Amino acid sequence: MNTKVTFKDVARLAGVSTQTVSRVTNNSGYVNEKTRAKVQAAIDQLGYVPNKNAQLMGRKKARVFGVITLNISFQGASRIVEGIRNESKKAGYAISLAVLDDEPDALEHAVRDMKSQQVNAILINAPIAREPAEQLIHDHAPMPFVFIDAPLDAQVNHVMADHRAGGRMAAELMLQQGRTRFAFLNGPEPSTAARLRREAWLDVIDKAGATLVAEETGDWSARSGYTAGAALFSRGQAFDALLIANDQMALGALRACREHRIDVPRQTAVVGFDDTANSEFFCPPLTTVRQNFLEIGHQAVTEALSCIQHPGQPPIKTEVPVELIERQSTAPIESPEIKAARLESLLSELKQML
Amino acid sequence: MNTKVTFKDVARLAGVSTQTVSRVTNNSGYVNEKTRAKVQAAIDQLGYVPNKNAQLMGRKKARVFGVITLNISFQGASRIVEGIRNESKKAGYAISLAVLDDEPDALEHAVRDMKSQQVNAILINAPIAREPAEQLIHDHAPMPFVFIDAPLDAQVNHVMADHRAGGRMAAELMLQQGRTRFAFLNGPEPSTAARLRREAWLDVIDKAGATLVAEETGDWSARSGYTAGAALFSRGQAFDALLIANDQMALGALRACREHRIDVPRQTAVVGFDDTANSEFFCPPLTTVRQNFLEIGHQAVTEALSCIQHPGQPPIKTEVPVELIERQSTAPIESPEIKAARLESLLSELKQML
DNA sequence: GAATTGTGAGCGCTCACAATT
DNA sequence: GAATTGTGAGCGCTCACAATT
Repeated sequence: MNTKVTFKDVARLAGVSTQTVSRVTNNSGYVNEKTRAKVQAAIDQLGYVPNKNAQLMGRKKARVFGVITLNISFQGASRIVEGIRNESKKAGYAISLAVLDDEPDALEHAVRDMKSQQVNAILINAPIAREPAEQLIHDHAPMPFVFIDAPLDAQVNHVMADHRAGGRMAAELMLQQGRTRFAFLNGPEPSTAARLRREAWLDVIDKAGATLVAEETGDWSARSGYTAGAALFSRGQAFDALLIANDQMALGALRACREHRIDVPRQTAVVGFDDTANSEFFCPPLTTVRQNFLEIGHQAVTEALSCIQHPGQPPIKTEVPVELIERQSTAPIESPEIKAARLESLLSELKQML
Repeated sequence: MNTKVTFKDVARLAGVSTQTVSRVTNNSGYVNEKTRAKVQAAIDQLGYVPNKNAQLMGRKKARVFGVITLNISFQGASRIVEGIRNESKKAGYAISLAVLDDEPDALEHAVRDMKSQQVNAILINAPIAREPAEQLIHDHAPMPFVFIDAPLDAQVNHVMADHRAGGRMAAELMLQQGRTRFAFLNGPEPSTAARLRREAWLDVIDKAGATLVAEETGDWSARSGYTAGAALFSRGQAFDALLIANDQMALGALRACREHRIDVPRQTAVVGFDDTANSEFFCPPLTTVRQNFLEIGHQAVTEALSCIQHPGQPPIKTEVPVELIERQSTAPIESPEIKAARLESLLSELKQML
């Protein structure tokens, strides 16, 4: 109830030593049931809450993970954090969250901040190149690091969705459905995930002898997808398959399709990546590659725990499987059924109007 | 570079007292330039980072705000946190973030956790009823609390968007455009924001003598908007205006419109609430009421600071203005121009197919 | 010896103050 | 007296250990 209640106040009121209070709040050691009740009553009466800073100082091991993430308003990021949170909790670890802003050295600042909180490991969900990632673990050794969007060849602990398999699935579906002329809408340069997806797309269509007609790059946002989509169409080079590096950009691109009177999937089929909670409500509902974000967070924690238990072990690399989710933004090219259905639909709309 | 470097190590290496190290790391007090350089060199060489827990223990005032929020994957929530973060930083406060899960007593746990971190104030962005809110501030007095979705009549510090004005704007736009038969898609019960929006809608259409044909309730998600939208249409009672409590549910409802062959805005106009980054890419682009989430976070911090400076002051209530954003999901009813444009569009599509 | 409780030191800092140039 | 540096106590806990029943 009052300001600044410490365990001394509780001990005094309960008539015991401070150590006994500590034993009660931590549920540890032998405490007589009567003593426990007395202490608990004092705690309740005073509204005592242990000072976590003091606890962490006194204790040997802190049991906190530092989580550094880019903008949590991107859908996947917050789910990954959720996965990390759940799994950390099970292992008895708390998490401390830092969100990167746009300032230079934001990552370095965040890492130092985490160290200052005496975290046991640092999990980073933000794009990073090989050299900075390796530099980071060198500079801050023996702090364990786990990365979620780092290059495959970096000598660091790493967990990510199987972007290559996902990219392949997307491109292969298009080929199976008779598409031959492709356009790409890529994710931003620094992201390894974006690069791997593009490489997989390219690999599949190259082997099949299909054509890459044009490509653009966005920043993951719907707006950038809209702009990039519009740019693709205004070149006037026809394509019948549009592969997009995430669903949010796909949302923007679908609007661009509408405005350019491109029928999806009849003229151009569209596949995204992620499967956000909203993707099945797009217009049309989006075919996409589902990432298991919770599982990615889960695996990141598993790697961190392993690093703590076995210091000095070689880097761990985990790939989390992905899944192709087929919806209405893709369809076999020009099938007579589709054509008939569309005609019927248009005619019924016309009838309503006249 | 090494594990567990403390300021003693730095002091020894630099040949100064620990107090001098403290003065350097905190940029405070008089320190000779040469001494500062020597200490800084030792810090760099050892890779020293001050232990934040120890700092907070030693210091008088902690300067941390506790932020408790529901699911950050909801778009607005993460922007509010961003606003709080920015503004706290300016005032020299750090923030500690807790995300509520679905467990019972999640809020009470989170509050205790914040207290254990010795925060100076607690900001809560989660729906709460009057009694629990007042109970909270009573139980934990004199800890300052600021609420972001609490009832207007609760005697608590409070900041929120002007939901009533926003609701009115949405309904009035519909009336101006000749709509007379309304349906509502409400937000979940515990949310004061949801309730205020509905009341404002109802107030406007009642005064205008328009009809509330039907209403449904969702949980803010696109899926619930889809389900609720489908339920509204399957009743078979026609309406020409659909007011929806947030944009994400509107996304789902728009899909329901498509599947039920309801043309938006011709047959039914749709207005959402929030204006997320994605809303202008919906199909059709969504008319909505823009909340200034950053400003809400900003004001919450302002209130918290005021509480700290003037303990015991009466509750502060802040309303943040909203703005109506008109896009293509609304239009004057049945204007001849729209009809002509649509006809033309349909005919051109038909021509392409034949 | 098991159950129960208490004692003293220490965690890594900052504070107020004293001491030196 | 201003600039600069150091000293001792204290923040609120937990640890290892001792002491008691």
